[in-house]
Amino acid sequence: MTAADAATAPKNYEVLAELRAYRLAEEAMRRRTRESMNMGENDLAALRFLLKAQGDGQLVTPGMLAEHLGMKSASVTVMLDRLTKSGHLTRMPHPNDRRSLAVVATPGSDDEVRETLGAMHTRMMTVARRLDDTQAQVLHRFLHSMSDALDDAS
Amino acid sequence: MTAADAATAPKNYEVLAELRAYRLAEEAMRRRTRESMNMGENDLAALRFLLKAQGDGQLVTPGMLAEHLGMKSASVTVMLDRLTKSGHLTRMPHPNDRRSLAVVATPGSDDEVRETLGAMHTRMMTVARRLDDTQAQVLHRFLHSMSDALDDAS
DNA sequence: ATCTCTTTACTAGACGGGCTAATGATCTCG
DNA sequence: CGAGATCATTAGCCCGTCTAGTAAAGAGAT
Repeated sequence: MTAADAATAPKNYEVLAELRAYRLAEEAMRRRTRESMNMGENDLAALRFLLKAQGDGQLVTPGMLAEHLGMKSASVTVMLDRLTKSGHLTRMPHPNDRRSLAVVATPGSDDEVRETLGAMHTRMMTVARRLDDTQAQVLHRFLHSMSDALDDAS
Repeated sequence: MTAADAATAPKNYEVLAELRAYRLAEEAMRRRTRESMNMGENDLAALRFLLKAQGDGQLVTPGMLAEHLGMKSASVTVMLDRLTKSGHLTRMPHPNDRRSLAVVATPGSDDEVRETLGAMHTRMMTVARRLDDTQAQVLHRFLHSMSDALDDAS
C-alpha cells in the first residue's frame, strides 16, 4: 500500500474526500458504541462529559449537562431518569445548593466507557505521536483552516 | 495568537484536540444548516443524495434512499411525504417499473441547497488546493491511519 | 398462460426522545 | 422579611423512526 502510495502522488483535492471518509468512519464508530451500550447520542455524550469532569474532580449538575449538550433542562431530567434506571449514574444531593443536585457516574459505567473507548483512543494517540514537528504543523494549519471554512463568518 | 503559534511549535499530541475541534465545527455547521432549512439530519442527507444523483443524470427510487440512509422503506415513505409537503421534491412515475417511482427534487430546493452549502464547499476546496504534494501526503497518511484506528478491526 | 415468489411502496400503530409550559423548592439580594 | 431569580421536576405534546401487515406489479418456472 505504501509503495502504491509513493508511486501515485496524492492529489490535494482528494484530501477533502479523505476527510469525508474519516468523518464517516467516526460516525460509524459512534453508532457501534451507542448500539453496543444501548443508548442514544446524548446519553453517551453526557456520560463522557460526566466522566471527564469527575476525573478532574469537578461537580456536575443537571444544568451544566443541559448547557453542554444544548438541550433543555426538562429533557435532561428525563435523560437522568433513563441513565439512572440503566444503572449508569446516581443523583446525589448538592453540597451547597439544596435546589440542585450532583450527578455522579457509577463505577461500573466508568469501566464500561473506558473499556469501549480506551483502546481506540490509544490507537489514535499512537498515530498522533508518530508525527514530527513539520507534519504536526501541516495538520495544525489544515484543521484550523478547515474549521474556519466551516464557520461561515470566515 | 498566531504569533504565539509560530513561536510555540505545535505538539503532535495536540493534533487530536484539533481534530476534535474540527469535528465540533462541522457538527455546528450541520446544525445551523438543518435549522435554517427547518429539516432533520436525514431529510437533508436525502436531499443532498438526490441532488447529486440528479446531477449525474441518475434516477432515484425510495428504495435507494432507504439503503443509502440506512432507514426502513416505511420511514422513507413518511420522509417523502414530509419533503413533498415542504415543496422540496416530487414523486414521479418510474419509467420502467410501475411498482416503483422516481423521486425528483424541485428546482427551488436545488438552488436552496447550493446556496447554503456552495460557498462553504468552495472555501474548503480552496484550502485543499493550496496544499503541495508533501502536505497532501501527510494528510493522506494521517486521515487513513485515523480512520483505521476507528475501525477497531485494525 | 398462469401460478408462485419476490420486490416495491404504502398504511397503521407504537415508541423513544426531544420540546414547551407550569410547578414547587430554594437561593439571593434589597 | 419579602420579591424575584434559579433549579429540577412533571405533564402533555410533537416529530421521526421502527415493526407488521397490505396491495400492486415484475420475474421465472412449468
